[in-house]
Amino acid sequence: MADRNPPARPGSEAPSLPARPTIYDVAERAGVSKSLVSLVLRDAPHVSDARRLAVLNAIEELGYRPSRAASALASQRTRSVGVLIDDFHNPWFVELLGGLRSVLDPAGYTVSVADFQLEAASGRNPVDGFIAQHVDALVLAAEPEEGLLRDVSVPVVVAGVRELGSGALPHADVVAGDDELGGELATRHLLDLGHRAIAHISGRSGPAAHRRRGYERTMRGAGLASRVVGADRTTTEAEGYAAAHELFAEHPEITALVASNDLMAVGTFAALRERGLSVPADVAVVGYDNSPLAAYRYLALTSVDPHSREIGAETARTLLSRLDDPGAPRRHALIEPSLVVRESTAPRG
Amino acid sequence: MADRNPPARPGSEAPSLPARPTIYDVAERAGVSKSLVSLVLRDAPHVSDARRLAVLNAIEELGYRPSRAASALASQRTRSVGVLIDDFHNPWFVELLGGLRSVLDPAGYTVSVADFQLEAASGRNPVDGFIAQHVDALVLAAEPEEGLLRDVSVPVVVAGVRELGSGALPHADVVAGDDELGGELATRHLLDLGHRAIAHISGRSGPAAHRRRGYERTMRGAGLASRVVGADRTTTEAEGYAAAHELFAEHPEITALVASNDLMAVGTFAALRERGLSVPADVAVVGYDNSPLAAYRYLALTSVDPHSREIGAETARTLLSRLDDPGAPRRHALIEPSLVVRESTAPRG
DNA sequence: ATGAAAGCGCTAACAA
DNA sequence: TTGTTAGCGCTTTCAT
Repeated sequence: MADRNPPARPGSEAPSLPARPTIYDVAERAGVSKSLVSLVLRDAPHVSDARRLAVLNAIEELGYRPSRAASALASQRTRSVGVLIDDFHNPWFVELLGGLRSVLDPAGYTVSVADFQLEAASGRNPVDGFIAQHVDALVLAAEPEEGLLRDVSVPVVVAGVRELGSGALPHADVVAGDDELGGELATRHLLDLGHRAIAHISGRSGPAAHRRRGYERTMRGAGLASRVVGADRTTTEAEGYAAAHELFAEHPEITALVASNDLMAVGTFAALRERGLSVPADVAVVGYDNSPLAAYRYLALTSVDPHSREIGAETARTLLSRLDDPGAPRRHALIEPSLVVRESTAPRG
Repeated sequence: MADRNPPARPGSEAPSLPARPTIYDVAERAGVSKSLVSLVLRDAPHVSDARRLAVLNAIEELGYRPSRAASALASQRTRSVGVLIDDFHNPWFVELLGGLRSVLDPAGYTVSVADFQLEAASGRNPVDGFIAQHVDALVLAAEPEEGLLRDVSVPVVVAGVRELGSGALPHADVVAGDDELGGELATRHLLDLGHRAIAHISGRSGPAAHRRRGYERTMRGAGLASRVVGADRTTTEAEGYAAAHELFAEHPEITALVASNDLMAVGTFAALRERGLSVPADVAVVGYDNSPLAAYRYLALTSVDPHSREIGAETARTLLSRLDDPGAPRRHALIEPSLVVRESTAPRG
């Protein structure tokens, strides 16, 4: 160790590495061994206060930042978790991420996120990057595609999506919103408002299927006929628009709509306006997600709040205990949603 | 090297490391040295086809993935760039990211993103994570806060924000939209439609200041008086709403509005509706960002498109040449915006 | 064209 | 409680 960091570095054309201090520098400055520094870093219990202080000071003075690469290499764990988001355009992930971090940060874990769409557009398997990065675990906030996680050997928690298509992920834990209950909440709210001719605009995603089920169950419970459209479409604004037009062309008697998400609900607004129907006077509309969209005054959309932040936090807790005990039985948690009433719903005229 | 990967690993309670193959395994299987494997990996020029093929096959058969941690440690570069987003809720970053990756991916760089708000909520300096990660460069898609990048020694490119408050980042390259031109585009469009009483709803961000300037310049050019409100507020939907109310309370003669972004524009929609004014019949409204919001049929907002994807691509190109030549003169690129006309603007009634 | 060998900065036994 | 030591998986001269 005599000639570490020699005055003039061999490859001194290195662009931007002004001799970043290492654990050796800290150790030297603090007058201790580098093991001790390592111990202080992850504050091990049996270090004398004097030494600890010396090390801490040295760290401070040198502006030392541990190298993740080195510690990952040495410890075979990165203390990082990869989060694969379905689509950055859908803002529900922001809340999810907040919840995730509220638990993972204090536990010393770093989270890195990737967008499934973006990743796929680059023509690569989105999880490849994460495994190259040696993440300790994966959170999948997206529909688990067949074979996506074939050779993934770290724990996986699926967040937000309850339906696991054809057992694609037999080993994954799942934390999701109780979408069926959410569908029920939305429908019951309209029922309570006196509506009877309530239709549902659905989509082909897993969550959409559960929401639909909640709607259907509730209608049946009230002795009413279900009317569902769009169960085979994507859950976009455009499809919501198209679905509403179809619905009202055939069934002008409808007075209320449950949409599978806020985006579709906004789509219905446009169709309704074009048909000369006003919200909520002629038609009441409920969305799902309680996204920022729903809160805009111009839309003021009554919406089911899945409590995404809580889903994130619970996902993180699940992850941590899975990491703690890889052999524990698979967990499947459901977070209870609630309804946020705004101005898009009113008693039946 | 005799006993690497012994049959039973010492700490064989390791959760999830089923002997991930290393470069040694590949070398052995291909019957070459690990140096050769390394050469093949970043396809060096002088490797015989036979060997190369053998190595490639071994890699394939073993399912080998290089360890980023190890290569980062050995090479002192991660081939990764950190992107600091202002706020994940603002979807403009998605396009930016797409553009960034379209040039960074082929160049072999990995991008990792963080959200400034989220990061700050955790009470840590958002760039700390990046520097611990050893990113080779930083993209700042946010207002550069004072002192944020104090001890950052890697190249920084500021994306999208043109105004650098009090020289906070004297060394950073900048790639931004030409917001002043955008403001002009919006205003000119309304002028062309015959509007004369055109007001502007602004905010206190850097981009907002430029957009405002474009508006003012254009009004002045037309011999008209400017009317600006909200230059000291945040650029949110709520502020757009409040600003529109104030504006029309005092100046009911206004027939057109230029908003500093789409969010504020949506805010004005609500205020206008409350005042019994309809869009575009009574008041024409132009937004900025051409966000997904603007495209919703129910809003159909005419908006200035900053071409965020192109901003991202140009940012990446700037980054790459900066990495290539750290000493090159600072670059400052402006991307030209365009106007997307929808239904929120119409000729003056 | 290919291989040997010396680290990169850190962790984790083990010794002391 | 603290120091010694042997790697982690890869890159990179330098030989050959």
